[in-house]
Amino acid sequence: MSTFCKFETALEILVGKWKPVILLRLFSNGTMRFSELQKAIPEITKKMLTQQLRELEYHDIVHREIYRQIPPKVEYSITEYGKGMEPILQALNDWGVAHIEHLNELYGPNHSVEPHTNDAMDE
Amino acid sequence: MSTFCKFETALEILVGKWKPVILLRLFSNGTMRFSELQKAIPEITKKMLTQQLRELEYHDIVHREIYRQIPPKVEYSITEYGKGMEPILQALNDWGVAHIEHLNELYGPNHSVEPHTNDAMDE
DNA sequence: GCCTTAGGTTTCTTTTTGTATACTACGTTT
DNA sequence: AAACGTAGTATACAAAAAGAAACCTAAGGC
Repeated sequence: MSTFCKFETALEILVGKWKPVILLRLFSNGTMRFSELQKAIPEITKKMLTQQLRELEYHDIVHREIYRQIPPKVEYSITEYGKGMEPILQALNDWGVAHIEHLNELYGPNHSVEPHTNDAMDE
Repeated sequence: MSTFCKFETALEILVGKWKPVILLRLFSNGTMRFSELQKAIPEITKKMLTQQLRELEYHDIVHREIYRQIPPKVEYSITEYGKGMEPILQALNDWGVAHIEHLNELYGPNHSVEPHTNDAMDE
């Protein structure tokens, strides 16, 4: 009854506009401070960065190390457990790359990734 | 430069509150008509079901077969290309199941999947 | 000549997400 | 004594996604 039924749980960890790019940075850079993440992802707001990091921390994907200093210093890194996600992230990535290719074949090289919604169709 | 950078594309296809459950139904039931999907997922509205199916169709994951009858009949099924997603869906699912297990170990069996937001804390 | 059916579409409201800006704490530098 | 720097929180607001409900179509049955 419940085989093949809980990938929604997995997705919850990946969704949100920012989690993929945060994970990407942490996976490739190792340990990063809050401000380094901000610099690496300039479009993100503090609120969003904090919020997403807290969720990833709750899920034991990232570790938050606080240094009690003034000015404060907090470092984020992927946990050992979190590293176990890498293969699946890689698989998703590979599939994504291949899928863009597939969409190119279907719709030509200058398509949008999103289907058109019924607004904004040449008016 | 662009290795490990496009799993966002893959995620776009899976995200949305309903796509996982729609895909699940189609993968396990094979061909289904619109109304069968509605019955199988009673909480979904027609609008959402239509919208999500259109997006999956655009991405060549589901096929839409229209029978020109009155009353109308429309059948949905996973495309050959779409079937290529099964391993990755299975992998996500397996990870999700294991992750729930992991959360149980961390927080005990009666936790919520979501971290608490700062509202509604026992007040 | 009205009702039913299937597969939608349209319009409106609510909820969820995201953005922008300000403020805090506290030791160090100017 | 005022300004700076870090890692946030708080508040207000805008935008996007989701939901609810009504409407549409066209053929066949009553």
